[in-house]
This record gives sequence, structure tokens and C-alpha cells, in this order.
Amino acid sequence: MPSDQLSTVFGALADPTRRAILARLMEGDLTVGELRSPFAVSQPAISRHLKVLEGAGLISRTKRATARLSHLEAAPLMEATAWLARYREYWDESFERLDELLATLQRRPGQ
Amino acid sequence: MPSDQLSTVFGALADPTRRAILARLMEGDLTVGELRSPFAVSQPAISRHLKVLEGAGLISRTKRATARLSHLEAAPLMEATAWLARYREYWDESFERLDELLATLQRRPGQ
DNA sequence: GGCATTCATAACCACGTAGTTATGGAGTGA
DNA sequence: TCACTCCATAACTACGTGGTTATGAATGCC
Repeated sequence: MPSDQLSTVFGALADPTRRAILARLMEGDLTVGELRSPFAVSQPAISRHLKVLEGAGLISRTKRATARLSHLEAAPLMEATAWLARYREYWDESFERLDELLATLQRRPGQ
Repeated sequence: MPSDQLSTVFGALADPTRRAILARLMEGDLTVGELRSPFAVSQPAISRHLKVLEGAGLISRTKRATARLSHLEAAPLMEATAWLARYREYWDESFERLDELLATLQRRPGQ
């Protein structure tokens, strides 16, 4: 049962609807109804997705009249990226070797 | 039910045991038994974690004698990182562009 | 051949998740 | 005040997930 920060963030990102919600929030804050419109799901389903995103720290919410505005909070995505960055050198091993080669040549330009 | 590539990868990363498995595979290929040793879980539990990781394309497996070696395949992590990179400019809110702020204000004209 | 080791799979359980419909509360506006 | 809009929550269903134990297949070794 994953309850740490990274697990919660990755778990929140493991749903395409929630990723689409985050993408739309890049354009600006949106209400629940506005977030719902492009999806073929009920309003309570969106409300629960927003709760998951809020629990992961990926959005913050403010009350404005009868509306509830969702605001993108991308800081947890930075932590997720930081975790993934440890594997950068394994993405393409030939790239890794190339980097090492270039570093070596730079250190010892004569050889 | 998320079945696209990104959802599968993020879902696989949403478990601390699976993230720890990937971390250990950075040192080199390991058998199921070797992967199990640091965790307080049964061998079938590890086998299923490996199946999830394989389904996400994060490891490949080869048979050697009676052992099954797991090998890190970090390419899907690159795709995950590429998705996250779209939010880099939102990590620091001071980078919010003016038109986005205006769009938000326009959407809530009344106070 | 017989045995031990390594691992996968099946069956089961507890719990989480994603969806639904129904309902009600809070704020707006006539 | 009354109606309406926006949204949260509860109750329910279906299915996924992570764990267990039990079992058996495959391989190496004697």
C-alpha cells in the first residue's frame, strides 16, 4: 500500500483523465464544470479525480462564489522528474558511452 | 481502466517496491531470488512485481539455467520524463505568463 | 534416475479505485 | 424568500491490486 509522496504522485499520473486535467490546467484555473466538459464522465467522477490530484499536491483549490477553481501545482512533478533523472544514463547506453568518450577526450586531448 | 503506455509506466512506478527493484537493477542484472532478498515479501509477490515492470517495458527477462535474469530497460522512463518536461515552466510560479493570468481573471469576472 | 533449486502460476483474501445515481448544501440572483 | 446553479458526498457496483500459501514445471547436480 504505497503512501509515500512519490507513489502518490505517480499513482495520480497513472490515469489518462487526470493527466488530461493537468494539461488543461496549464492554460489557467478552471472550475469543476469546465474541467468536466471534454470528458464523458459524470461530475462526481471529476470531483474524485480532483481529490486525488489535490492529495498528490498537484493542484490547489479555492472557493470563488459557487465555483471551485482548480490551480495547477507542478512542484511534485519536479520531484518525480528528479527521481527519473537517475536513470538518464540508462536511456541509451550508446549515448552514455559517447558521453564518456567525449569526457575522456576532453580530459586528455592529446590521446 | 488506463491501458495506454504512459499510464502503465506511471502505474508501475507508483509502488515503492517496484521503484526499489529498478534502482537495484541499475547495478546489473539480478535473479528473482537476489531481487527478493532485501524485501520482506514472498517470492510470488516479487514475481508479480516483475511481471508488472515487464508489462510496462521497464525490464526485460532472460532465462539462464534455472534462473531468470531481469535487465533494466529505461527507455519508457525517457517517455515519462518527456511528458513531465511539459510542466517544467510551471515548477516556479513566477514563470506564469501574463496571458494565462489574464485568462484566469477573465473567467471569473465577479469578485 | 533421483533430488534440490529456482521460479511461475493458481486460488484466495482484503482493500483500493473508477465509475454510476441520488441527494443535499452553499452561494447567486430575481 | 425562492429558485437555480455548482459542487461534494454517500451508497453502490465492478474490477484491479498486492499480499499470502500451495503447487508444479524446468533445470542442474549427484
